[in-house]
Amino acid sequence: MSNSKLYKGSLSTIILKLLAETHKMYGYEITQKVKELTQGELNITEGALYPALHKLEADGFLEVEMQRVDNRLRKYYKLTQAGNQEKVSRIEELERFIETIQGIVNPKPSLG
Amino acid sequence: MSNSKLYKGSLSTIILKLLAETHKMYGYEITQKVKELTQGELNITEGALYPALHKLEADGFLEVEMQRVDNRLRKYYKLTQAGNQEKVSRIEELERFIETIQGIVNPKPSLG
DNA sequence: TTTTATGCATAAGAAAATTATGTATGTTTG
DNA sequence: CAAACATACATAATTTTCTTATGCATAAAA
Repeated sequence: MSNSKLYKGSLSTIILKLLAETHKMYGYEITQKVKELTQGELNITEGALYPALHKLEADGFLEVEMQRVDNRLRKYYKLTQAGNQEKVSRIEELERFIETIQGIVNPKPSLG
Repeated sequence: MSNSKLYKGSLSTIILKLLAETHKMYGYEITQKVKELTQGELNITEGALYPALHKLEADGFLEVEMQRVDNRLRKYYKLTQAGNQEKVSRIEELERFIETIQGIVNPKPSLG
């Protein structure tokens, strides 16, 4: 990734989310999409991306379809049914995390 | 910590933030404060907390003051001037991270 | 008297990145 | 035309940052 250490742990959630929207993506496409969505803030490195994809596949959350385009090989990934479930709970977890963090960084003053 | 892997990287930012508010805290107090602020969502483990405090101190962001209370030793930490600067930039980074993540999870549809 | 709470600390191991490297094809640019 | 850059995959070594386990010590509660 880039910049900060904060991204640790959120990569596979991001992958699941993107695949839920776009149905079918290949690795390189994911890196470009993330770069675009974050205006260059988040750059997924290959060393992070590919192992993450392989793990999600091994866990049964993604399935693969090879395709040759312009004499270049692409590995398209899409969500399995289990992957879609996982996406839901990961997104919930991520949103709960953000609320939790904001409860620390931006605490509501108690009424007492 | 607890639950998710998402907390990775945010611990020292949390420590700096709490010390900026409370001026002076000891380790155990920090764990309790975080538990309270997050309604039990985030439980900092000692194995994460103490090394993090030591690193912040080694980096010159915290200074220590020992105190014996009820025959128990406490190590009070407070921000140095550098620590206060660091806190500002870490909080900014954390908020930028949250915005970035939300740009992925909750993308604004393009006008095109 | 055993457990729980307070209070510190460190070592072993796991998880998830970064950095570096490798392979291969295609396009752009000097 | 050669070098650099982009596309597309992959893995190994290393680093960072946790969790889990353990250790020491005092005090209160069960």
